[in-house]
Amino acid sequence: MFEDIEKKWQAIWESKPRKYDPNREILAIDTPPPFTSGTLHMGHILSYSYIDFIARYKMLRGYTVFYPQGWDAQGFPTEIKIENKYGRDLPREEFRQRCVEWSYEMIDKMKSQMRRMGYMIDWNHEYITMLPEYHRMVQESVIQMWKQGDIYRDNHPVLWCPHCESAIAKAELEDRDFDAVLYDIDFGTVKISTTRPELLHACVAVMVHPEDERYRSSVGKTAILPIYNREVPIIADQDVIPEFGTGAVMVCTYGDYQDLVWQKRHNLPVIEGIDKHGKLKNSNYDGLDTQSARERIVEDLKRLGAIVREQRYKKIVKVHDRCKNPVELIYSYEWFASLRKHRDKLIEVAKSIRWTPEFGIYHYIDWLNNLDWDWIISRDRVFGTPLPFYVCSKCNHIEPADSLPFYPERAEPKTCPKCGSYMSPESKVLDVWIDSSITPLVVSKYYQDRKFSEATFPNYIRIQGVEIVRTWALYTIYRVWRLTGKIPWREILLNGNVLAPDGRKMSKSLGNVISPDDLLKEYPVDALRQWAAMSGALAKDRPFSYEDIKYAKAFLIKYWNASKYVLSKLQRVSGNVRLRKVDRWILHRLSEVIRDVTDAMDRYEFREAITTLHKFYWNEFCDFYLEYTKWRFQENVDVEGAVYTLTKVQEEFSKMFSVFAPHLAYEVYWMMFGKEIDGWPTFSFYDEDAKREVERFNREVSMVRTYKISNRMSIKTPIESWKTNDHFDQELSEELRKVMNIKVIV
RNA sequence: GGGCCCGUAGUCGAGUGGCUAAGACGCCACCCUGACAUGGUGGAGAUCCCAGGUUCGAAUCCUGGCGGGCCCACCA
Repeated sequence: MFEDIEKKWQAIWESKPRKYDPNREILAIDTPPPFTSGTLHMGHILSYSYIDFIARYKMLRGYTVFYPQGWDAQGFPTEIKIENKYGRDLPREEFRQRCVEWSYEMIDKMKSQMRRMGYMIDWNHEYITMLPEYHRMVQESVIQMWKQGDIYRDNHPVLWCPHCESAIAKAELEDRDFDAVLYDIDFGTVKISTTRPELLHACVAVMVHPEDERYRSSVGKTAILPIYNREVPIIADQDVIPEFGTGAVMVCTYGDYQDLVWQKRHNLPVIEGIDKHGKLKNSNYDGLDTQSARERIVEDLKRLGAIVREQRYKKIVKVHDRCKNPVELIYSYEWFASLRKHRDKLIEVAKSIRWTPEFGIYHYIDWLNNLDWDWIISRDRVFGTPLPFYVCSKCNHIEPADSLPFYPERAEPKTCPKCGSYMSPESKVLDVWIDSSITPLVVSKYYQDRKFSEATFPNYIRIQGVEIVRTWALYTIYRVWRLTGKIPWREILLNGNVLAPDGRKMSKSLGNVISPDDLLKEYPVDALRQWAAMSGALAKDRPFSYEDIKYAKAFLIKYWNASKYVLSKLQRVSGNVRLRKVDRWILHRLSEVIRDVTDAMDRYEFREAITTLHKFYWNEFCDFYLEYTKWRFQENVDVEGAVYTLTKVQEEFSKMFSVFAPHLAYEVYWMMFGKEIDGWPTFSFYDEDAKREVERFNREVSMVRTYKISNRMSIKTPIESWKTNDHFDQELSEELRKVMNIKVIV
């Protein structure tokens, strides 16, 4: 039953033409383009359901909503898939083509999942980051930022995998335990501890803790490197741990991240110690890899008597997640976007956006305040947007590409206007966050359609995970603000992650992954969507709950059955409508629910909204009101009032419920009124007296029910008399007798 | 070490100054009642993490402690 209804309405929604009048306000939603992995996980379902709730709510409120969907196709995982399938030796263009084909397959799979969820996405406005048109927009934006001085090329330490010969990102690091040896080496005035003696030639200073009594007198003096006999300064720094080793440490460029911090902080010189192949340079051991060099230098140091102590030491080493080889920090030419110089302004800009929940902005501010260096935007990869620049091989002069999209393989050679040398097209590609950080401009057709972008930009809202505030949200705000001088969206809404039912992260190795496809075998789409709403708290991780989705399914069945009851009474409306007190009560409650749900939706409190709807419909409308109408139909008393009230509740409830459970709500509405849901409720009817009286009345009904249960009677079993301590007027006394099958009230 | 979030029945959780601290799952009892047994009705079950403080009044606000989670940094 559910499946037929789902298919029917999905087809109707998709075939509906969407019209956007650029002369009116259009609410544009900046939806996350998922990475094209081929499957949506529960986190996607949560996030995209939130988006759909907002879109449907705003549509029903009468707004024009622009709700497109994009795909973040480019990136490392796809390259690995293709490498595994075709090897590493394909020509660049062919390799990229294979990646494109593979991504299209994945998009098809994910798209059908999204359609199955009933999302009201406008598929006529899809964007994919790997397409030439998208490349063109990205490259245009990058050239503009370069012209503004926001993008520069610089020699800078980067994380480098000597095995793969590529710069890599922090996110690609993995920790691995290594058995190392900690050597204490005599530097004349001080003894230092190190696990990497082979970097001795790249040593530029020795660090000690400022409060370390042992070295207080040495600070400001120099130490002498054995073998090389070079002097380096001894400097005091808070970051040194006096308890570790000798309490003195050599700074090399670069042994690890801490070296980089110290080198920057104390303005130390740089001696490049390792080349791109992982071999030593500028040393007495040039050409050896780090392992062999270490063995050789330890021998040499021992011969000199410079090693005063060695001890076994378990060390955590950062390795490349793909090849498991240790990474190095090396100097390399890379491209950067200058985030840091705009730090204060970026915080100010972010404050003019409405963050839900509010604390989300602290993730942003905190990160921005702790940035050590600018955003490295270049990568040595293939499946990415090429950097649209030429670099002079002699004087490093930069020229932007003349025509976009720009692909280095097909680029015409250039001559440097400065020195006349050959200019080679840059072969690096851009970080994928460069692609995805202009989505508000892409959505608004900023580079294609001025009129449309004026109506849609800044976008109404961005919805995204809290864990990528530091990347996607920050980069988007930064780029869009630098490109247009405006905020990308007026609001940003953050969602959390879905954990496994046991409260841990879902992971394949733990075997606790729950997939939407599996759930949909057992639960209707509208149940899964309600789960998303019930999952509640924004920007907070929450375990997946079978209880919630079971309840959601049970609720759908309840709604369906109650609707059948209402439907069976629908034809009988005629004559004047006289409302009894119970009618006035439920209409009053309906009005309160409309008010409360509207308010909750405006605050994006979906859990509050769906819970209010559930409780009202099941615990008030079904459990009490529906029962109150049965005798009236049997005895033909005030039937018109009952029909009017049942219909009104059903109508307004279905409109609100359609945000969360659109398939069934549209079906029920269609069966009752022969048309589609076309607006948010505006109904309002308040009767405080009826509310107070009937709530007393409900309590009395519960007491009669309790009495019958405790006497092993069925609810419908008649009883002779009932003694009440409360007082009810004639109408409610009659109601009590009829509803509970009592002969006399005393 | 820095930042953020959180601690309420067996479990999950609503509630951010004031009625008897929601609701769901689970548990117990009864009821096939005519929309629904994928149901109905009722019941048991809470030192609201601990200690102070503010207040006429604290689960709620403040301080400290204990415990958990997430992100970031991290020992050469």
